[in-house]
Amino acid sequence: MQPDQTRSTLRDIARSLRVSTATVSNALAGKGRVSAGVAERIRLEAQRQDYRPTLAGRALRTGRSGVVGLVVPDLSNPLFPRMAQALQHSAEAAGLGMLIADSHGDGAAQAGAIERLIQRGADGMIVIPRRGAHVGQISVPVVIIDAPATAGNTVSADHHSGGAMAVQHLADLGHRRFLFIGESASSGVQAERMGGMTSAVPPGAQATCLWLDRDDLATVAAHVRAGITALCATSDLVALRIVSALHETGISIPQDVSLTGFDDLTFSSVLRPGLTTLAADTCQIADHALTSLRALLSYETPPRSRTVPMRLVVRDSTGPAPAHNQENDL
Amino acid sequence: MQPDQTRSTLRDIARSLRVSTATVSNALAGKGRVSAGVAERIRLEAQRQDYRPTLAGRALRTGRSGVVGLVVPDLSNPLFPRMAQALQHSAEAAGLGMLIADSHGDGAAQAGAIERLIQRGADGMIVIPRRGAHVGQISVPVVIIDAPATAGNTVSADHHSGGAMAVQHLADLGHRRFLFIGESASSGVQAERMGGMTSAVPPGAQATCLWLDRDDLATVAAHVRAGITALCATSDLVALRIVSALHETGISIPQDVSLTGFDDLTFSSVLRPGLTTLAADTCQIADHALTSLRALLSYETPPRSRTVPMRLVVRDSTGPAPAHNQENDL
DNA sequence: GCCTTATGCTTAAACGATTACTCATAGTAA
DNA sequence: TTACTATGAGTAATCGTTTAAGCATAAGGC
Repeated sequence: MQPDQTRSTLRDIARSLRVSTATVSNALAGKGRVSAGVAERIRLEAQRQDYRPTLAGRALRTGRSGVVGLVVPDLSNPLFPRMAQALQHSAEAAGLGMLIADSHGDGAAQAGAIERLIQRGADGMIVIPRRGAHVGQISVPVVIIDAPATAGNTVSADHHSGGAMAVQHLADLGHRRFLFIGESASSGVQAERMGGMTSAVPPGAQATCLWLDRDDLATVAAHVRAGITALCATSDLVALRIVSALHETGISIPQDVSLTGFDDLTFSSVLRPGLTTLAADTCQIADHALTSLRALLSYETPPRSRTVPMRLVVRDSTGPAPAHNQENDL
Repeated sequence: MQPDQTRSTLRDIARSLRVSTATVSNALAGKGRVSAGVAERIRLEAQRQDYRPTLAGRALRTGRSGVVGLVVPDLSNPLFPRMAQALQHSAEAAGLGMLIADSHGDGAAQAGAIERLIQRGADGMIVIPRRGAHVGQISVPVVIIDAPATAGNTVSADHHSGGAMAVQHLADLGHRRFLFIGESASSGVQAERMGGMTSAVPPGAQATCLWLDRDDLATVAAHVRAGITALCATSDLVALRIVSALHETGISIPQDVSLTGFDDLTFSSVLRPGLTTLAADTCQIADHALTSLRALLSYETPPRSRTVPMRLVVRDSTGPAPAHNQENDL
């Protein structure tokens, strides 16, 4: 393709066609005043030479790099990569590149990661903040993906109504005694999920909350023996721990107790019984994040903050409430 | 920090100190001939103005962006994010940024992703190739992370000896009848793992291979009933499927049968019993990948291809061979 | 026929950093 | 004293792109 080592530039095209580089630039950008004929010849020649603009030159002149930064708290958490993937896709569709950094460590690391990305020329930034870490003042447009309650949040899954959907699903199956299990209340996301669950408990039904950073996982089995028929975990990982723990007690899912998770992690469909869970529509979230960011980048009115509904994925870990408990309803 | 909106440039520093931009550039880069006194004053002024070089300008002049591209087959596969994270860390330590792209889809998508990253100015590239997809001719230095057998491979985990370690561990526990279970033989990585397992089967012991894309998962239980006491899966996800399948049959781990996985995915430690597995040292692999890439970028002699040993993580899914089978040894 | 406007293209100046040269001065050697 | 070298700067070109401004020529209005 390229007989000479160096890539073709605007000048190469201009020289071949005996026009000025300005005209070539205008023709390819569709701006300025260029006759249709010349424009067409320029496009052809550009294609023939396999011309691709040097982003550095453009960036220097325009002050925009066409690259956005993505800061994720921890790539090793199985939830974020999916988000990263969706965001990368959306960015690509918008013609933007994506520089990545993980804010491994504390809030200071997050600030450092943001700083580095800006210095590398990121035009804007997408941040999934660390638990409890604030995103400080940033000199470029920023979009935040987090729980809706977070200050500055731009888009997030509707964790609250997700929790409600889980409970509703179980209530529809006849369950009336719930146990909600979270990992840590300090996570805004988990707190919202738990709140959503609580809000959907039908009148007359009972519900208890458990946080694993305070309470013991072993008490779950005791609760089940005491009549609880529905377990809602704030994440699939927590659900998996419950599955494993219940295993040793002889309590079986979903015959004795139903279980729901959150996030639809990879293993959740592989597990037996398949885990009923709530999946975030990562594509939609990513799309909205990028739409917002692009609006900010072009000084349009920033779109309003938004929550994207979650989707209930019903598998085998939820089933009808055991008969001897259903009679409680009557 | 910045009273005026625009960031400080070499010219700003030069004007403040009444020197030329060349001197400022030289002083900050430690090149050229600048007296110690002036250099120090320049450094101070740069710090005072919070000067950070505009990468676009530098990139345009030097032809290097200081950014490397990372192409991963699928971010949603739980193994790659850890690799990506480690690579990002190593890149950062080397002062390099990381542009990411996933080659979601087929080999053509992979080529497209590489192409886009190059166009965005990546100086070099790290590629974790798709199954069976070749990395074609690339116009920038490239480092490949894959199975050692892959052409052009630069660094990889030692999948072969990892498989051998799994079998050795089980042999030490007295096991003599093995079943190796993989997902698809078309994966070079899985094939190597399986090969390593086979190579380590002790004399007099038996081993059978199973590929889930051909054989039925349900036959595993039958094998166990027929006297197999050790199961080796080529990945934790396969192992999880086995755990789930055995569950329903009443066969218990590790009392009746031992099981090993590969990759040490997040859930593997959460599972009960905790999964004995082989973990890749992602940090070491990442380090070597970046060292190689940097050598290539500076036209040094490219370091030789290398494999990094895997680490056996012993948890509860492996135990002594059941007594009634051990007597087979005698 | 003259003034105005539109069209199609060129000129040239940025953007910010790097770097090959140039050049004056001072120091040293003969 | 003369010649030569080392030192410490400055000058200016360059990377590739964009874009404001300029300048012909042609077209249209009166």
